Amino acid sequence: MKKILIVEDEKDMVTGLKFNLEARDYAVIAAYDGEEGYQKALREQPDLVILDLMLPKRNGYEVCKSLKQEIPELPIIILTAKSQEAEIVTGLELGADDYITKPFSVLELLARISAVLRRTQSGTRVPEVYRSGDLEINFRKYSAKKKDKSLTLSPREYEILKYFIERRGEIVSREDLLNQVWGYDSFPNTRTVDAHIAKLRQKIEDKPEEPELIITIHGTGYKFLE
Amino acid sequence: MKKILIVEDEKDMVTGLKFNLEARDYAVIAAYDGEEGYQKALREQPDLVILDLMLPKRNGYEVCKSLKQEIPELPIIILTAKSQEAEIVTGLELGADDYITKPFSVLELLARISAVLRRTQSGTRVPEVYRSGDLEINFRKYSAKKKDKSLTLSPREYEILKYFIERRGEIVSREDLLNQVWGYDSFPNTRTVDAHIAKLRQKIEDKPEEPELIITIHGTGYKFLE
DNA sequence: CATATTTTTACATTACCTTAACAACTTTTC
DNA sequence: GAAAAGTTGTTAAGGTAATGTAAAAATATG
Repeated sequence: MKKILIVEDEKDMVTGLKFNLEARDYAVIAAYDGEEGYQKALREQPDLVILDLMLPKRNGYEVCKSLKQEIPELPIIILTAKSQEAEIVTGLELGADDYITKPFSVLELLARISAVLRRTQSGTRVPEVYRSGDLEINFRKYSAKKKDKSLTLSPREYEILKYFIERRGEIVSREDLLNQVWGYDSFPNTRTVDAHIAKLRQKIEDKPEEPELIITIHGTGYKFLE
Repeated sequence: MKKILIVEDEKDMVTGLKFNLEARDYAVIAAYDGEEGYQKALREQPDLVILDLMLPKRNGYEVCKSLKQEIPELPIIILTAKSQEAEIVTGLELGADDYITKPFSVLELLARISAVLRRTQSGTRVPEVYRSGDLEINFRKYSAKKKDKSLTLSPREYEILKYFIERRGEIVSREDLLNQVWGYDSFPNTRTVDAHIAKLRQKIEDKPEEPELIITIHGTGYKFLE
């Protein structure tokens, strides 16, 4: 589970964000001024920091700059009021990964968070062309081959595969897939995932009835091997 | 490793961009006014230039124009303040490959950079005469043949084909086509593209109803094969 | 003004996604 | 170990959005 640190002095904002993020299965910790934020980022090792620019004690710029010096790979999303847009540039100059202006939609923030996490986290970036055994998938050209025969995959199938390959070897729940591939704003039921997995298996497995690439973890989800 | 030249007079901005780009494994050099930028672009042979429009000594337009004359294939991304959006068109007319308005997210800029680099790197030049199977297109004489029978293509059809052939094997979205073939300053709707594709297919495909040259990628765009 | 070309529109068609239904399989319970 | 409960595999049907297509409207060309 990913840990997110919110550095923000408006308590209501923290409460709201915390509620939403925890609902999406993030572990959330908060700090209410710049100094506390800086300390907590170092001590608690969050996976991502959401940082307001206007803060007591040490302002957001300073915190951002210091943090990037201490932990360059720690992703930071800057939160700022609309009127301060000019200041964003400065924030980005200091090494922030993305920004979002208040008022913002929770969905948008969630999208940015997962985009930033995907980029920076899981070291296994998906290569442009993924090859394994007799399977070859080109995510840029949207083309795929199995034993030199070309496959026709739908956009969603490419996205599912991409997500699996990002997390190869790890267990991926149906909810993960729905959230990350489908997005937080659409709510199909989890059986939809199964239906897609079935189709995918028929396309990429040697024997779909005994899958070797997409393995079922009963009661939990799926796992992509290789 | 790709070399990027930043031409920008705000030192903080340069520092921030440099920090972020170097973190992503680009080699970064900087110039702080138009004249210096122009000189460095010629001397240092970067793979891409990020160019602010507001510059001392020589403004961005001038630099862009001159550079495109000297090194037409050098990709340029224009950086501009939001209020100057009208000026973007001018920039694009002068040969810039893309633009981004301040304030921007680093992720967005990175995405543009790699998109532009990919476009220009893989720049498989379009030959004067393109032949494939029983299709032959002469882009200089504006003539075309299919199985030795001559075809009548309209100017726009030639341009679309040229663009497809430049990017054969790659996915081309309707927006790409509108931007690159029609230009950034005209705004027909995306269905116009479909209409042209339909006509093209009827002219160049053996069986227009089962196209083998211009393939549809559902939800994404088209792909030209061979 | 006549013609060719481009764009839009409207309707037909297709691909894809989702769901539902039932079969097969796992795990739990007794 | 058998039955029950829960999960997953699988397929087909229906809905929806994207695309194909032809013809009309608009625009450009000479």
